[in-house]
Amino acid sequence: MTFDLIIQNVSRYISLTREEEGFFISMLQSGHAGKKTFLLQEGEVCRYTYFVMSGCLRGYSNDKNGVEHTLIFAPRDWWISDIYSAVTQKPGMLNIEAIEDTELLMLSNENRELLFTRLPKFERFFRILVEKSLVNMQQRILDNMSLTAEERYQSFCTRYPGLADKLTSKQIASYIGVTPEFYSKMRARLAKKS
Amino acid sequence: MTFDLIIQNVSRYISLTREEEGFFISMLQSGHAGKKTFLLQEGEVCRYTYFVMSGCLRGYSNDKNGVEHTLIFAPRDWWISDIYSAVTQKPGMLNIEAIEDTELLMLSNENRELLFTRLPKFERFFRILVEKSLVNMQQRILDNMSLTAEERYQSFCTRYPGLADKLTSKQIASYIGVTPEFYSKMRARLAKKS
DNA sequence: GAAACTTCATAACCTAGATTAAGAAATGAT
DNA sequence: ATCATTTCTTAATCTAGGTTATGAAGTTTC
Repeated sequence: MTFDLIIQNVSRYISLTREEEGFFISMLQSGHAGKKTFLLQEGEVCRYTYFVMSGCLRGYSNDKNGVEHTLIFAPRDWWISDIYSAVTQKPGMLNIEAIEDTELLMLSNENRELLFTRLPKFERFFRILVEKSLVNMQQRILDNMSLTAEERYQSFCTRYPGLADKLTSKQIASYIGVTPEFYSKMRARLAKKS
Repeated sequence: MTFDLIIQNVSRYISLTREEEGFFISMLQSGHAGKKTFLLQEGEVCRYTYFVMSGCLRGYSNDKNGVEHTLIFAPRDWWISDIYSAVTQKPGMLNIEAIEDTELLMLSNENRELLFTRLPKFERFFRILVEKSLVNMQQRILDNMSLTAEERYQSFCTRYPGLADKLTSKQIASYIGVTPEFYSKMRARLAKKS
């Protein structure tokens, strides 16, 4: 088990001494999620922040009609959690599912707080991480309000290069915000064009 | 000029000694924005984080067809900035406009960094602030994908109680993501119902 | 390897909301 | 006060995307 990937990830925004790296790593647990298994389900309290070492996760929620809406994909080198639930410690609405066999590192809520106390620079790290995420979500709101389904698909392909191949049509449709039927129609149209 | 409001606001997530309060306050500038004036315009680099003492601001951006889309309203006791621009120091797409005469406190990017260095607990404060904001934006993405325009209007009324009265139809429409014409039709329908 | 399920594609029809247009009401400038 | 500009309403028409339905093609399960 090597921690290079996560150390590199963290080092993008803060710098760590050897000791600090060691302490940070001691706060992590490693985990595995087989394809189609869940790390978190609707109604549960989110106890971990997950970091993806390999594979890919998907965070989505079901609306009142049972339709899935994907909020985020987390391929290698991404962080994911149900922030609402993690922050409030209340049951959330998010499902986090493995799209393929996934290796992870897990930071429990308690260890996250410990980390903040011992190494306050991690407050900075997570602040910056959340800021980036917020910028993405704001852009997505604007995209949803101003782009066509076809343009949102392009936008998805740019944000997650190569991911489209690993996903089912339904999953992609649930991210760009259309029905699978319409997505299928759209693909046929796109194929004809080129 | 009293700083009670902002101190109370900050104290929701971190606690400050008298000295720390003093230092924090010394980092702030006060400002004013007359109705319909801009604190920030598309293409500019965002140099401040704003805190609203009274009045109300609106953050929106124009899409490629010149249509306005409102990302956020900031009434009394709210924070607002163009995070994308503030973080990257690149020109942003956000316009921040005063909906009515507005009194503000302004924290410059430089002073924000100073504050982080001198009082690292402010990293925590802004982390939590941004987390809350992220939770809201995620909910809004789900709302946009699963609710009807009418339901999004209800949702807006709940999130910003009493604000509807201060806004033009166009501004509300640009938040819930419909044209002013459709919003007008919708209101007529709602009025008939009750 | 057949039964059972889920996914995908295609097509006919439907609807929420967009577009266009045009008059009425409000707001602002002189 | 008056003219100009923007905002709001209503209505007719249009369209992106939804719904329903059906069959074909993969997957899972035993």
